Amino acid sequence: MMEHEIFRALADPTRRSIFEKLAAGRMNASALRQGMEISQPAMSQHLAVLREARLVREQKEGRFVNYEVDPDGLALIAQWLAKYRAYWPARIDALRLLLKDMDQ
Amino acid sequence: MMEHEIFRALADPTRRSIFEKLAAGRMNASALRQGMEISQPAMSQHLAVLREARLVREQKEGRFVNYEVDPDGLALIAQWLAKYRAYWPARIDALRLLLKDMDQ
DNA sequence: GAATCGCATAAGTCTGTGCTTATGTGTTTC
DNA sequence: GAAACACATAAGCACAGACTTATGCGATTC
Repeated sequence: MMEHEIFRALADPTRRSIFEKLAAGRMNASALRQGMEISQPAMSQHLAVLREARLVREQKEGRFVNYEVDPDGLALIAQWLAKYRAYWPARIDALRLLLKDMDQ
Repeated sequence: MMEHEIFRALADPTRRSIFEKLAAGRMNASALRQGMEISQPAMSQHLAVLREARLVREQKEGRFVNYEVDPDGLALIAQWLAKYRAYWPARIDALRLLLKDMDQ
């Protein structure tokens, strides 16, 4: 189940930080490490987990590997969340406004 | 961070199953165990984790404890997801339709 | 073509966590 | 009020996973 890799990937705070950093723009693994006190292998392993969860994707450029957010993973979370629409609170208005935003 | 408890709670497949079951309607812990091959203490511990993540909430009734989906947890996931709206794919239409659904 | 660089992989260690059995606590039943 | 019930908590165990150091591998630099 794809669902599983996604939630498992996001369960780790370090991986959430990495994902958040990538959301600000594509970056290679070394750049991601800046100000993060994490070893190079650790970063590589975290990126592998995020990649397998389809939360990020890679683009090889020479000896660099640029990573960026993969919309597929986010879409799968949205799908999962949608299953429980019956329980969404009224103040889901934020999400509603958000989608209106995308229309413009 | 609330975010952490939520993703950690959902990282476990058994807990996701429990949550899914509760989404079908409120139920006490014993009813939840039906057809799940899980010990009573294990269920109790899983429910505690889900409760701390605000994904479910309890309602004590006599010697029974009924559990139900807590919209707060779902709202927090929606909020987290909303942070990455810039990366949502075009085919997020499902979500869009969903919200239209709620309007009726 | 040797050295360096960016990254991945291997192997081992240590902590977190999901399970178990055992027991405790409050509620209902008889 | 004793027994049965629904559930929580405690303690211990076994495995998953996040880290480390060491090494490998392709691309670039000189």
